[in-house]
Amino acid sequence: MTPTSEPYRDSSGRALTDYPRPSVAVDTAVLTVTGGGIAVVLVEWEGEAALPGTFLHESEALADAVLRSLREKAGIEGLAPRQLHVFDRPGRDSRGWVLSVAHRVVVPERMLRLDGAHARVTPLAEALARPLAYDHDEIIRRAVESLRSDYRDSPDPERLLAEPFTLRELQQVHEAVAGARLPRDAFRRAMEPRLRATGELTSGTRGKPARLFRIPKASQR
Amino acid sequence: MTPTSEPYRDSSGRALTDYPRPSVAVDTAVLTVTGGGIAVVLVEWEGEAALPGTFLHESEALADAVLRSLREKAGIEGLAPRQLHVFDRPGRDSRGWVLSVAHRVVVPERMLRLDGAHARVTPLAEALARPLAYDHDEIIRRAVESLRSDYRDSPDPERLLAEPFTLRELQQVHEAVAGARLPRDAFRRAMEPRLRATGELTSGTRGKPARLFRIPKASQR
DNA sequence: GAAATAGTGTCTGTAAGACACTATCGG
DNA sequence: CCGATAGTGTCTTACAGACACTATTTC
Repeated sequence: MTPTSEPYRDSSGRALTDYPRPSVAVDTAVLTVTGGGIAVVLVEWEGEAALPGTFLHESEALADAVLRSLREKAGIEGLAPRQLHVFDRPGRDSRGWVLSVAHRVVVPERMLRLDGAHARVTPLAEALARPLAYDHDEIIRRAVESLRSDYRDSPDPERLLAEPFTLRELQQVHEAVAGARLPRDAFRRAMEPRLRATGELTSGTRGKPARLFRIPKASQR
Repeated sequence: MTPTSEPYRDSSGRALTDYPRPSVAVDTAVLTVTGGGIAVVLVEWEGEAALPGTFLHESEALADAVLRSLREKAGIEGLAPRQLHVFDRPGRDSRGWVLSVAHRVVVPERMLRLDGAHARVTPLAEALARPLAYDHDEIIRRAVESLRSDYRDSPDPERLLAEPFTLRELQQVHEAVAGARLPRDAFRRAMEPRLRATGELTSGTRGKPARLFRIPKASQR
């Protein structure tokens, strides 16, 4: 417990660690699109459904704690967590003074490798219908709202779709995220200028072959 | 140091306080409109310009810490802090492991009672041009972006203007927030349906007397 | 040929900006 | 009357939704 360098002292001669500090947790809504709708990863925690989370380790960045908890609980790698909100209501955690920093992560279904039986991909409506630990339903609602906002005016910003894809496939992903049907022609007109055609066509499908597209870097955001 | 009730123990028999925890600070961008533009309150802190902030006290809510710091440093009361972001980069604070939760507060200029000489209302451009402590320029940018977004489609949501007001006065506030001129007729058409006319007119002013308006509760958001 | 899907053209209603005009005050 | 500000009407343009039509494949 010997400090490596002389620690900071305030005007009362006390270090920061002499004052009370909260425990800081991260809780993450892992969202994906499956079966025509949004789904969220739930884990079992003390008999209740909950979002995967963990306590922040020493000098660890919040995003790193999120990635660590997902690696341990769901075998997920290489994502970009987005901060949503800090939940700080005193008494929200019976274990003590705990702040929770809510995060959102979006992952294509094909990248999900849920190892344990205690992590399940749950459709959005079902997840919100059941009792969840802490403020986790509120976290899910914020995560979904943020995802829908991102998909409102940009083609597949979270890369849920494998490239190359047809406009129909893109529209189906956007409809799953929005939770609503979108007008086909307006969708095409809005999205096509922001895509790059590969020049190739689908084949073996029913109906007229469709052009294949990729998302150019310039359209990323 | 006697616990009032039996404390929580995890599976290793350790309490939450046996693990390392960060210090948590709040830093607040106090925004107002003055002289036709946005301004922000800066304080002097260790010879540098900075946003007012403080460390979170035990079992205190973040919003309460914000209000406490503003009461102490700027004599401001009765506001609604909005959370913006958690800054967590390890090493950002030389004093140790410190997370900072950035907040935004909006206050009418007439409500600002800056007591000490160490708190100053600084125009936005000037504030961003000078070197600021920590991530405080980033906090100001996020605060301004969030304020502009709020004013985009709602009449004076932060009540910067004293009621009743004329449409011209409302437009001037919105132009100050946006940092740009707005078309007069389009502005009136967009805002008037969301206001309630008092039936009274201005008098003693140059030109045709203007109708006075209030913001109905239904239009609050 | 029928069904299905891709792709395009056209019409219409809405909303915003541009512009101009009328209305009513102080000086 | 003149200048200034308030308030309104109209025209144009852009865009989104609705709708319909053509094109090209599989079965």
